[in-house]
Amino acid sequence: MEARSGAGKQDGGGSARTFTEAARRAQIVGAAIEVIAEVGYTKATFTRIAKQAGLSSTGMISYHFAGKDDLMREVVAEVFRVADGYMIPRIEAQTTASGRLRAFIESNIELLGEFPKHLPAVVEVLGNIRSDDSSMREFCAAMDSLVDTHTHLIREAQKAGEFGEFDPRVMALAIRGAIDGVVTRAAKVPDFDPVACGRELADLFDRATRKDAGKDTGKDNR
Amino acid sequence: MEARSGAGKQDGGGSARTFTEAARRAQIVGAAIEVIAEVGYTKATFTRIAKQAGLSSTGMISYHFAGKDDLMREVVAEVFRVADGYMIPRIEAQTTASGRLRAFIESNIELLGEFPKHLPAVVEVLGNIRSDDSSMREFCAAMDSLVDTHTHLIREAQKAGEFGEFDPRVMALAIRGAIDGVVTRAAKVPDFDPVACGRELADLFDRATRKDAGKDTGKDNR
Amino acid sequence: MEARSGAGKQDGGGSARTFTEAARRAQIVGAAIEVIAEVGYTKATFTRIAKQAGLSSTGMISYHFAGKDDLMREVVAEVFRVADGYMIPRIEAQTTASGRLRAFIESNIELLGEFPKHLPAVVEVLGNIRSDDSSMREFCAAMDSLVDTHTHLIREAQKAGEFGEFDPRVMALAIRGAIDGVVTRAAKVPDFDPVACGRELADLFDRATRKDAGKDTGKDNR
Amino acid sequence: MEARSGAGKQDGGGSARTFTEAARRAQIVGAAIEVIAEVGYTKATFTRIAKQAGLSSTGMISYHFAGKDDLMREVVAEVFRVADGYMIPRIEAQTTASGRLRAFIESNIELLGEFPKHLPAVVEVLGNIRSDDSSMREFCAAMDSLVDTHTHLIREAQKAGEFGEFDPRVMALAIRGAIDGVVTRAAKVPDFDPVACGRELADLFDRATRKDAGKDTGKDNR
DNA sequence: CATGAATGAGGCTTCATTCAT
DNA sequence: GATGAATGAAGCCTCATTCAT
Repeated sequence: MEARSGAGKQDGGGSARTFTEAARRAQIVGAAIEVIAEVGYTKATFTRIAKQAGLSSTGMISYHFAGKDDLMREVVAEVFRVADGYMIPRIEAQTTASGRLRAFIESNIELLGEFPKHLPAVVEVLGNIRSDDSSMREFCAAMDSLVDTHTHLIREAQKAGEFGEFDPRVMALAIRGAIDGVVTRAAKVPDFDPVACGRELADLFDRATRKDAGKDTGKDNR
Repeated sequence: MEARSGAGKQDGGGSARTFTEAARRAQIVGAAIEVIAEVGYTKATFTRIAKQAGLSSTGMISYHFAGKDDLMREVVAEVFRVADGYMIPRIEAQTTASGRLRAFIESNIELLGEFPKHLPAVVEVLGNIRSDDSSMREFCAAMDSLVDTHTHLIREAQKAGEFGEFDPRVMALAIRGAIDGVVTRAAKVPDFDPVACGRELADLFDRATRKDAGKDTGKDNR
Repeated sequence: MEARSGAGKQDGGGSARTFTEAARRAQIVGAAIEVIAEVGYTKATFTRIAKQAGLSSTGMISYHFAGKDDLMREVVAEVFRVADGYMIPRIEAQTTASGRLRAFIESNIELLGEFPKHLPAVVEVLGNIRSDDSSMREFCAAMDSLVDTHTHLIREAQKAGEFGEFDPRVMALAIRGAIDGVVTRAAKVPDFDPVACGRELADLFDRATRKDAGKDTGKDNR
Repeated sequence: MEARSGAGKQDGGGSARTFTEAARRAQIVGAAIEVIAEVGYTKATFTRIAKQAGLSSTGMISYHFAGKDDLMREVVAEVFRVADGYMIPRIEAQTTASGRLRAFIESNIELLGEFPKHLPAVVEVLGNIRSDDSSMREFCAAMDSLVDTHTHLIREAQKAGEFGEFDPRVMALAIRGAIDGVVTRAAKVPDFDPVACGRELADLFDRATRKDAGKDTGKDNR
């Protein structure tokens, strides 16, 4: 889960990025995250984002970003950057597969406490992008490879005897989907507790992946 | 999971819905489902939907539906209608809570075999609708109440001793999210097997909800 | 010099063109010709063209044409169509190369009498297009092949002994350029007489291409 | 064909033009010539010109020129300055009207060898300017007067018995147009030979203006 | 009922120009 | 003098919607 740096500002020469420019870009990306999380991808127009950022016109956004795709790329990259910074240390501190899985889920959900708009925004963006959108292909590939990575890690844990027997791909998809579901739906209730919710979700998948979960897996109720 | 009938055609007189009219509406809704599943909510314009339906103009759609929101409502309602018809008998055939949960998950995923576009379309629509979209208010409320219903059923099963101890709300969200994740991502792989995948997912949540899942829930890695 | 039919209206199905639609397109193309001839290619915006055509918005133009390139293609095609209709019969009525050359030049200039805006418009368009504009490549190629055709005809006339010795390519370019020059500059003077001007220009190139034009071609003044 | 000095930098005080300022202006004008010749008038934006000039921002251009018109005026003036320096000595070295005409045409085309971008650029600019562009009024008048001057010289040569009988205005326009045509089209072929081409074109107009060009001017095909 | 042309709002983008630093 | 960020006016285009036929 590395951060992928975006392109931006049709860079035909070797113009380095100024400090001020970087600040403006960050400001716009931040405004975009807010707006996307609040009104959804479809209605997150440059007009709305500009207003949120306190800019006078949409031209400003086009001035700093090569296009809407570019801005969206930066939005995703920024969220990944933040998420990486928060999650990776917590994950790497674990030595067991189940520990890492729990750290992954919990730290991901906990992010909603510090950055309530980041994950909802990225779920919106990634849910509204098609892999045939040319400029977004890289991101879709990155997302897919992330699921692939999880699938691989799960499979390793199974071989090592840490996890039980189940389809690692479905498990990876379920984890991803469950997190997204919580991010999208639960985050907007008033008394949402990220820590408790993360622990619950981690518990859930801990039970679902555990090795000694009994031998009669659902044979009785079909 | 009942079907909610849509509004459609500003009914100012006493005009009942004719057969032709109903057929046209069904045709348009079907085309909309196809298009939404294929190109996504954002790009599912009236033009594209009309083309898919073999209609010569978008005026036809506006004539039969009060607006885009109305059409989308009908899309969701239609998918629910189909899903209800397929899922409810299978769920009600079960007598245990875990049996019903399994039937719910499996029959839901199996729908992808018979109606590959229906669920992806509804996920797209529901992911792109806000509760503050005026006419969508009561619709989103219905969606939320669905999760509430599941939450309630889970809680009952816990009281009855069928399920273990966990937050029923998080579980409901996780189930919903995991299914959506599988629907969205797995539906586009070529060799997708709905039955096998549904069983895997049902197994997963069976383990996650089971009562005797061991008592040492991940205490070692926190 | 055949007319090339344009594309227009993103035609993904088999939708034939309606009579009304064809009329609107013709109206818009006519307005575009007027505007381009009057204010030049650069300032011939959709807004101006719509106003000239009596349309309420620029959206109307985009509705009937796939884009600005498409409209420009139609403009050129329309002018070619008119020019072909007028010029080809007059050219083909001639049996000698010099007769055809004269008929070509005269009929071309005479067009300014009946359609004063057509040729200036097309000169504007073709002068503001680059061959790397993708969608205009075909037209540039057509223009180039037109000069090539002239070059070829001149060469044949030379072989047949009808024309004197000179570089046919330069001659073709000079004819093209001279006509364009007259079209652009002379057409806007009030007392412009197309017939007389055409005859003068034809005389000029008749002298320039004639076989027995003396043997000491400019050797004395270099 | 005299150079007309441009306006530039709203001069409200008594500030003379410094050396640095002049150098900057020349640098920008040179870059503009390159860009215009390469991408055409329409796409020759300040951004592109600034990049070509190695400038970091377009503000630099606006600072040194009163506006785009002003820059374009300077571009034309600069090309005229160069052209005058090259052509005038060669023209004045001739004593006959036909010699001067030949020298004019040949030296003009030969300029393409030394300054391949200058003439194409000026043709682009002059083709995209209207006399009603406010600040361009007197500039276009100067251009017209140039053709008038040629017309006048031709008429004098006719009175002196050096040239045959023909409409001097049409001849002047044809020469101008033919040169522009060669400049525009021939300049982009790889193996273009300016000297040979100029001689050919001069030969052409030598034959067209000569006195004893035979008396039966195309009487057979009218 | 159906058609398809017309509308008008709104979206993204580009551009010349201005201004604080 | 120079820089580069900001501005605001157009420009082209798409879309849902309306309306005469």
